[in-house]
Amino acid sequence: MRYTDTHKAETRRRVLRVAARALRARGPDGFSVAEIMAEVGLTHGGFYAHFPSKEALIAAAVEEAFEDIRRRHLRRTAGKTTPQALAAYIDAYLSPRHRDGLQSGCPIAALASDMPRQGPLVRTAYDKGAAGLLARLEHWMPEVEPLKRRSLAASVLAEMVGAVILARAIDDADASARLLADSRRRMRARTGLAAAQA
Amino acid sequence: MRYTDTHKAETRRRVLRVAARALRARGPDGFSVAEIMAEVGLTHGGFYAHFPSKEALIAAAVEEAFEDIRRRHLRRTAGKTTPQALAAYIDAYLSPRHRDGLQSGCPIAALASDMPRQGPLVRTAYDKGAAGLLARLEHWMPEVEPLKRRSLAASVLAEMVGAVILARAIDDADASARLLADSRRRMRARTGLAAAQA
DNA sequence: TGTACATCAGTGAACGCGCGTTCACTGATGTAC
DNA sequence: TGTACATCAGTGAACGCGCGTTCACTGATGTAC
Repeated sequence: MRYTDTHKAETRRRVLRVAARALRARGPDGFSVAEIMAEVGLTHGGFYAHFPSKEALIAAAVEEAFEDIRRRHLRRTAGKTTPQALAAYIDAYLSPRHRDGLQSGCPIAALASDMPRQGPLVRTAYDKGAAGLLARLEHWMPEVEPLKRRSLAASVLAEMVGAVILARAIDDADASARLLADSRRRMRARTGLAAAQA
Repeated sequence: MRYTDTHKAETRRRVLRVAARALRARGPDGFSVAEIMAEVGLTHGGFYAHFPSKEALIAAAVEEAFEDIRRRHLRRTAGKTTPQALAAYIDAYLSPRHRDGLQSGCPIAALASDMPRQGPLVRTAYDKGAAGLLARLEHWMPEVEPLKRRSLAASVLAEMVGAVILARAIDDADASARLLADSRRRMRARTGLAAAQA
């Protein structure tokens, strides 16, 4: 073979990474197969050696996006205690940086209103990713009673997702920043953390 | 003229109403001009006598959707007190009916993650609608201090939007129902209302 | 009162474009003998 | 050691389709004279 053993798998990964960013930034209908391949440095014809369809790419890109933010969070919280990790998560989630960085942000917030319009392949991937994220969040909650723990985690996620989505959707910069700051304060309080610094 | 004086304006309204439903149900890229016109009972060629472009239709349909839910809420709460109206709003927003009825539901929740991808025309319409809704919500809040009042209203909206969007996005029916019920209870508590019945 | 003309919402064919997908081909390298 | 063949990631032209948009036309009715 004129390529390394791992060459094809590496190409697939590069396609996936580019797609996971485009998907979050522009939505499922906002990018074309040809665009993704061009950004990877290939021509569109080669795409079907890696994925059976655009829908399959989207589903895989959803998984990749969830993996991406999981890695990102792990890197940011290595060696920290549970409350510290939770605080870091909340602060990062409700930061202007996250609001403005759609392409590398949480896929739940980026794709939420696209989901009712997607096929089963994509929905399943999203569901799995969301369930995983929720399970992690649950582990960080101060509640001890399991049912309440789960409910608190779901509620915290709902409010953070809503705040980021609204902050992204509205044009008024002041209102957007206030929404995030208020939400950050409230989330810290509800999860038993000290008030946010700054 | 072979048509009534108001005929053209009426046709425009019918197009708008159909579009406002399709937009919420399937998103800006999820419907075509021809589909809308066919549903109204006309051919696609006539569309441009009413709107200069599909984008203009989308922007107008966003306005129409906000008007739609405002009328709906007014109808539901005629003659009620402020706390009763607020309770009705919260209960309706976080109901399975609203979760499942995208096409006639709140455009904020239906279109939130589409907004970062839209042009200025559509974004402006969304912004205006959201600001109006927020102002109404603010009036119903128990807080007296204006700044806190505004912040509470924004936070309540964020959490409700997040809860509905998540409830729509996930496939697990139990988790979805629980999310809505928990959220309803919390929203009532945060806005100084008695616990929800049932 | 009757005839010619103007009006205008709506029709339907056509255009150009972008997109997802297919497919015959390329060309570099490994393998068989 | 050299030659013929197999492999396979990637190329690029082509196809079919749906969509937004344009435009010459229709046909019913009102208006001018």
